Amino acid sequence: MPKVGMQPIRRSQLISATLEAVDQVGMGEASIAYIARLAGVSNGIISHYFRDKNGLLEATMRHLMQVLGQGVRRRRAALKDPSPRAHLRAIVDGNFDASQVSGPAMKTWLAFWASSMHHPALQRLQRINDHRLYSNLCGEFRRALPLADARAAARGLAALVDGLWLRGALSGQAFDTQQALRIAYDYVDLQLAKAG
Amino acid sequence: MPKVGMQPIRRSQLISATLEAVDQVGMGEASIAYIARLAGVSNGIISHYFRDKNGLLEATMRHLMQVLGQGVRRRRAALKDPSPRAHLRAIVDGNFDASQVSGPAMKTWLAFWASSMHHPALQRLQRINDHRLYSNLCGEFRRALPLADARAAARGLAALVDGLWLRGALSGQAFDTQQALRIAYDYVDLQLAKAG
Amino acid sequence: MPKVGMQPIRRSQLISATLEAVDQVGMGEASIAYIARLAGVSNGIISHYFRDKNGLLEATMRHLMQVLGQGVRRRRAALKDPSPRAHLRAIVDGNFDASQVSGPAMKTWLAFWASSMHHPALQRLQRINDHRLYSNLCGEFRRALPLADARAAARGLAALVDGLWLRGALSGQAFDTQQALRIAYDYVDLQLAKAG
Amino acid sequence: MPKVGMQPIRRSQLISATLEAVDQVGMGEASIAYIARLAGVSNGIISHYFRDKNGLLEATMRHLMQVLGQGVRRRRAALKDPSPRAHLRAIVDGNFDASQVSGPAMKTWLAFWASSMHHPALQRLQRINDHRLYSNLCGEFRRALPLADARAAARGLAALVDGLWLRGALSGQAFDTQQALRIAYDYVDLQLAKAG
DNA sequence: GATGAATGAGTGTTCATTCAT
DNA sequence: CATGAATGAACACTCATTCAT
Repeated sequence: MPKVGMQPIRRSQLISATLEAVDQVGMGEASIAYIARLAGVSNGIISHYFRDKNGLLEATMRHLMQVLGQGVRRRRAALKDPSPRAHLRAIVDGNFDASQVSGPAMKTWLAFWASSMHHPALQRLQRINDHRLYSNLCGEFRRALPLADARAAARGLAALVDGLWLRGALSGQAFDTQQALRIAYDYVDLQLAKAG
Repeated sequence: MPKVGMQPIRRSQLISATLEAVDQVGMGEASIAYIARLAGVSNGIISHYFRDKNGLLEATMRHLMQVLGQGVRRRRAALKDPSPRAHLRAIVDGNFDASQVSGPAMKTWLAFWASSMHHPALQRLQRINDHRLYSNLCGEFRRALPLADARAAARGLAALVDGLWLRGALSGQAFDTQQALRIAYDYVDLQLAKAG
Repeated sequence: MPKVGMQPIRRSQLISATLEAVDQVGMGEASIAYIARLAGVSNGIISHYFRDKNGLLEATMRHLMQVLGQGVRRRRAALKDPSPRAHLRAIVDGNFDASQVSGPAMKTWLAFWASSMHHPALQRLQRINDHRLYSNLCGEFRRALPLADARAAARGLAALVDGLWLRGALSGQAFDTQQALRIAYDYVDLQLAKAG
Repeated sequence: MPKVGMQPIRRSQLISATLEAVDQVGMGEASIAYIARLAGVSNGIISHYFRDKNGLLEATMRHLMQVLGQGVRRRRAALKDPSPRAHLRAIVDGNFDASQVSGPAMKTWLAFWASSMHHPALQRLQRINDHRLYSNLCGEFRRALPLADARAAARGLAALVDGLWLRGALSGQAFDTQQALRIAYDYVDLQLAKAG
């Protein structure tokens, strides 16, 4: 049943199917046929909307990044306390948002990271994402610490967040958000304590 | 010309070729034909030594884990200072050993992690590895801290080490080992300082 | 915005795009999408005007034949010298008209010839064309030679013209019209000389 | 039933199947699956022996050229009369050999010619072939005529031979070899008569 | 009159695996 | 021990065609 103006609908429909597919069988086995079947459309439609499979994967990764970015921004905008500590906690919170620590999200991010090692287009996206976390953190630490300390703290906290996330993803158990937050908040406080 | 005792030689030859292949083209494109060509042997021989492709991948991951484990053990055995701090630093050092932060090693680990989400055999290996790092760290922190603190510190340090490693791997630049060590040592000291 | 009387315009627009497409990428790769893009119209419109792809190809071949036929007729009508020799030269000239020895024309004719071996509709057209050249030549030779000689001369000259054209097309260089004309004119004179 | 040393057997088997397929359905429809089915082998084997479809087509065209070249050489070697006229007739004969004027051969040559317009590898082969006919003819004409005349005669005869062959191929009827030979021999004699 | 969304069969190609030699 | 011939399913992608709008 062809219609006009289907583009945004189909695109998000296919991106959702891609996330689902990567969650279910992994990126290597998430074939176009599999994704199309999940989306309930024909194989050919994917080329119609995303040129080729890489186009679809790229769009999917971009979508994940947007969701993450929005989660962080929303939390920071809602802050009443403008202190660096509050902002840093909000950034950390955003990275451990329920949307990011679900099984599917973790599997998909991990798959994209591995893929990005050999796909320049994904690599570019992934570095933008990495850099965004670092510079967000660095900006806040800078308000409390000298530049060198701020940079080291930002690098450390970014690594800690990613590492907690990664180990959670690989653990095979439900992500223990409270535990992760406690460890990350502790790091924030230890670093900020260097200020005075 | 059949020879006797070829098994260990062939096996390590094929594991090396697998690492090389994953480094060059990624796990998705590292076909048996590609690996066999790198190793200079015929396609068929892989089933002979490793049942099938998964067998080869599993053996390769096991090999990586052994190298990592040996690096850590060697460093700890060579310590003159038996303090928890020295041991923790040795463990950290082992994880940032040159063999672990090279391009090929990082690409391969990352690929295995992503794969492990959908391959139980790899997942089992990977969890053993994760747990080993945590329990090594926890054992040392325990000598200086109460149990709860030791556990949190071990979880944090394990995550920090993995996170530093991960962000280094994804950065696309040569791994800055000095920087990573500085951040991790700092974390060790901050945690041990809680001992009073 | 629908218009009336678009049919002839659209048809010739699509035929031109087909010639261009066959010239650029060959008949095998000249997909409907490619042709439609060249013509600046939607895919679907082709079925509207030409039933299907074969209909478009057939119409395109018919168009080429018309151009060729007109070129020959025009030259013969313009003759002041009504001799067989003059007419034969005019027919030859028409077959080496600039419109026929251009890269696109040669590629397209060749493609149609090859296709005609397996498409009855094209085959029919192509035989009409072949026969027209032969009977034009035969009619003129007949004015100077006995029937058997006229037929042989017409067959020879038709073959020579097609052969010169074919070898020119395949040579990969610009068509050397002067050389082709010299060789064909020479054949005309050698045959007419048999008249005594 | 895998065997060793199958390469030459399989290669010629697949080339034969390709000729048969092009004859039956044309080059455009001669898919790998179709060819493989004709040969009674699996699809995959074609990549095994010819890298890809183009490799198979190229090998097939090379085969056709070899058969043609051998036919001509054989006839010339068997000549008792060493005159240019005899050699020229032998070359002509070779080009109208039964192997060249059969339906399959004509369809295949025509398909290759059309394809060569857009496939450099085939184009190269085709030009070698064209040039070989011309230079064979030119070499013989040169023994009886001044250079300029010899060149023109060779160009004319090559075109005439190709043209007779082409029109025969497109006629849809069995090739009339006697008629073609008569016309070509006539041309040979008319050109040689210019010698004085 | 014209669009472009949608299909589904078909393409060339790759691949892990098997097995006779 | 080791080869490489062979398979057949799976892959991403293309395409002519249909049809609601």
